[in-house]
Amino acid sequence: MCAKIQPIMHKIQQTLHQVIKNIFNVDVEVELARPDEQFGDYATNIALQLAGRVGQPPRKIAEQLVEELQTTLQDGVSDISIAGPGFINFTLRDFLLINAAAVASEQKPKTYANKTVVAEYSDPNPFKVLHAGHLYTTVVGDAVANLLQAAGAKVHRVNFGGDVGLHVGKTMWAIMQELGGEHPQKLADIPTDERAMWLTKLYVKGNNAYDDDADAKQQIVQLNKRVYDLHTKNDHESPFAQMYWTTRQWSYDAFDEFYKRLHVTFEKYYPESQTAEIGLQTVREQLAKGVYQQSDGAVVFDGEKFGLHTRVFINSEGLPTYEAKDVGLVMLKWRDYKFDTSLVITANEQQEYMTVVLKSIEQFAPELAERSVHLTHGMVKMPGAVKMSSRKGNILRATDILDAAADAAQKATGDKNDDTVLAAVKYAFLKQRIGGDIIYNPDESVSLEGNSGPYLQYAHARACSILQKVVDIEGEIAKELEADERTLARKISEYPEVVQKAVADTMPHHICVYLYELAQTFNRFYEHNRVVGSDRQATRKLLVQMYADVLKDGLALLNIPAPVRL
RNA sequence: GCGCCCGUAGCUCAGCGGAUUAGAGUACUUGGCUUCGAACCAAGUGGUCGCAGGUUCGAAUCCUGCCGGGCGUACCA
Repeated sequence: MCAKIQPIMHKIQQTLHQVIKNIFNVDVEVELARPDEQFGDYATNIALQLAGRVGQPPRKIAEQLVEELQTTLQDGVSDISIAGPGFINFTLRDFLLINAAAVASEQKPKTYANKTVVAEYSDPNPFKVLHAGHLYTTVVGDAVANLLQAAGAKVHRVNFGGDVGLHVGKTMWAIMQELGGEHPQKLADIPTDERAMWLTKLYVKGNNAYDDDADAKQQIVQLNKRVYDLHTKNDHESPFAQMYWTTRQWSYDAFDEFYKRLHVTFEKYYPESQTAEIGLQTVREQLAKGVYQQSDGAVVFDGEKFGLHTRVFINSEGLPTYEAKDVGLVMLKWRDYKFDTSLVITANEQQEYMTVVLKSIEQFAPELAERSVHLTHGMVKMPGAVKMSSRKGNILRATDILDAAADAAQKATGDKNDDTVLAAVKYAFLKQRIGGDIIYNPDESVSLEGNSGPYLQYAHARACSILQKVVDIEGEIAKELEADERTLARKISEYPEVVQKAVADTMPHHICVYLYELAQTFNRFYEHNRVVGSDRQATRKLLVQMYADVLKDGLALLNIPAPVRL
């Protein structure tokens, strides 16, 4: 797999493999690592691994291997050394390093070649507020989708959300309270820029009423049913329907604006109202076949048989829950795309929920369950690990985060630059490994300095500025690199391996970690080495060009803009 | 109770089987712009890698048990 990425890397692996086979008659896969620069460009601990199997001290094994390797690899490798307990270190010849760096931004893993992937992420619910969690999951999902696409997949980005369900019943109840009944014409009085907030407040009101007021709860349950009925009867005319469709559209308008601001786009939006029908139908069919069971008037899947927990798919009102709608969603995705992989990205609060849903699907459509992957990330917490709650009023809205970043950028740079804001916010979320909860401090996390998105943009703009100033491109590319030049070239050449790893792990943070190190390497180079007018101008210009290409390419994977000028 | 995830410098995080000093950023102290953009660079202060066992030539990294935190655990999404 690595053959196409790094010919020299592959050659070292192949040669080692063969030599080990010849000397010790052992068939092993040789892994190469990127060691500290002081040790070389590639390293392997294969001798240590072999020690037990071969019954010889690791250093002695390493010596035998190296003796065989010297001649075979001498064209591309200038030095092979043994260090410590038996590590074998390889130092590449400079021209090879330059060649590898020159193609770094074009070498992508082919992991997903010819694969169709449906990537579902973001998943906001109409009638509810877009909060920090949505921002996080959207940014992460977008980056993961970009990674798979870079690895050759045909990626279909889709979105899913609840335009029907209890939260809608709650909101509709509160809207009717607010408007004094079914008066859709009164909605026109709500100013455009206040609509999203208006709905959010009413959702909270409805939610509280549901919990505290038994009568209200009854009414909300009935309204929930009425909303489903609107869809089955395709009612757009009744006053209630008009209120629903109008306010639903308000939410979608707010989503569109949000995504536009983030520069993310979706190919398709699956509203739950669409997946409900097929989900309901599928669950009922499988109920007859025994996959699902009747229990207390509801239809459930008995996950306990599989060491999981039991969940309700159709409630005792006969309405599909989120579970049934998710079943429907999988069916619709399959109908629409015939995917090789259906990737769903959500917060880890849905981990076990999804496991149960997929286990139930496995009972009647095993090939779909098998192709489904659920990638989860942590929750967004506020400083002090405080959990956000719309009821407690300590919610961090997605727009608040973007606005806070815009203010910070304005203060720091003196002007308003949307690219800087996007870089600050996206990078702040993407730089952490996916998995654990992340603490988001709206004031400090939108840093423009240090390990931040704007740092990368600045490092890119600086490089571009140099490239514009180099007018004389005459001169030969040096065969030997100076130490600082070599360090930069070496770092650039690592890029394909980093992308490979990020794709394999579906973890965009590997890209962030690398890009920051790369930019840091460049900034150090920049500090001590002049490009314009230098007697090594041609070589250095090439290095700066390769560096800028890789940085830009990496930022593109994260969907962070890389402007030439800031 | 059970299941999943997580405990690494004051704070926010990389590192997830290897290299005699565990890395960044931030914060704090200090030095560097008549020279390609100082959103930068350099130096210093700061850590019993939650605790205890085990596996290994070697453990922050793998296994087990505790402790602490988050999430989930039938009619929400």
